[in-house]
Amino acid sequence: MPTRSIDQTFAALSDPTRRHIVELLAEGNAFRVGDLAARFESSRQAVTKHLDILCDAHLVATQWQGRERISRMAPDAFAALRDWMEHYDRFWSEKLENLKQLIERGEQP
Amino acid sequence: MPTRSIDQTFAALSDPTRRHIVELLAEGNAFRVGDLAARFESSRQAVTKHLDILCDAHLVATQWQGRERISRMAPDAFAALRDWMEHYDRFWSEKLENLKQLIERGEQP
DNA sequence: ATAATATGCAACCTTTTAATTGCATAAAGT
DNA sequence: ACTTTATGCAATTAAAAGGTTGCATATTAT
Repeated sequence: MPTRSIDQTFAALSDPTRRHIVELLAEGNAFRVGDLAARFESSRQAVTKHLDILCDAHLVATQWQGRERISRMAPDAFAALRDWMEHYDRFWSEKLENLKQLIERGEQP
Repeated sequence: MPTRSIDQTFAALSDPTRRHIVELLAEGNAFRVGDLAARFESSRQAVTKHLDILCDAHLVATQWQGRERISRMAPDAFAALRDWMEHYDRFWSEKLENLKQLIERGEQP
C-alpha cells in the first residue's frame, strides 16, 4: 500500500523545514541532498533525515543516479495528498458549519 | 491577534490525541477536563496539557464555571481554521497541478 | 592509481514532548 | 464544619525529534 496514516502525513508536514522541502520539490524539480542543504542553509545530514521521514510518509521518492541521491515528489503522493486535503476540507467544513449554526441559533454549545 | 502561525496550528493538530479532542469539540459540545479524560481513557493531567496546547493555538477556548473548566471550540478558530484549510488546499492544488502537467508532458521533473 | 565528491551510517548531544506522580486549592454536597 | 470533587501546579521521567561530528563507502574526475 502506498498510502500512509494521516498521523504520519500530518507529522511529516508539521516540521517547517520539511514543508519547505516539499514546497520546493512540488515545483517539479529534482534535487540532490547537497543541493537542498545548500538552499536551506542546513546541514547535509539534517536534510538527509528530513528526506528519510518524507520518504517514509511516501511524500517524496528517492532515486539513485551513480553516487547521487535524487529526491522528487513521490508520484503516488499527488493523489494521496489531494485526497487527504479534500477529506479534511470536507470534514472540517461539516464540523464547523454545524458548530456555526448552533451558535447562531444562540444555543450555547 | 487571534491568529497563530501555521507552524503552531500544524503542530497542535499533528498529535492524534489533540485531533481527537478537536474533532469531539467540533461536534458542538463542551466538556470538562475529567470528561475528556474518561472518554479518551487518558489521564486528567495529560488531557490538561493537550488542552493548554490547543488553547495556545487558539483552537480551543476555556471557560470556568465554578470549579469546572469547560472546553469548547474557540469562537475565532472557525474562520482561522477555514482560511487555513482553504489556503492550503489552494496552495497544494496549484503545486500538484503544475507537477502533474509536467509529468503528463513526459518531462522528467 | 589517486584525489575529489556525494553520500550513508552510527554515535552522540540537546531540546522538546508526552505522560506520571504527589501535593495544593477551591468549590459543592452532606 | 467536613468530605468529596474538579482541578492546577511543580517536579520527574521517558521517549522522540532535530541536529552535529567522525568515519566509511562508492562513484566520478584527473
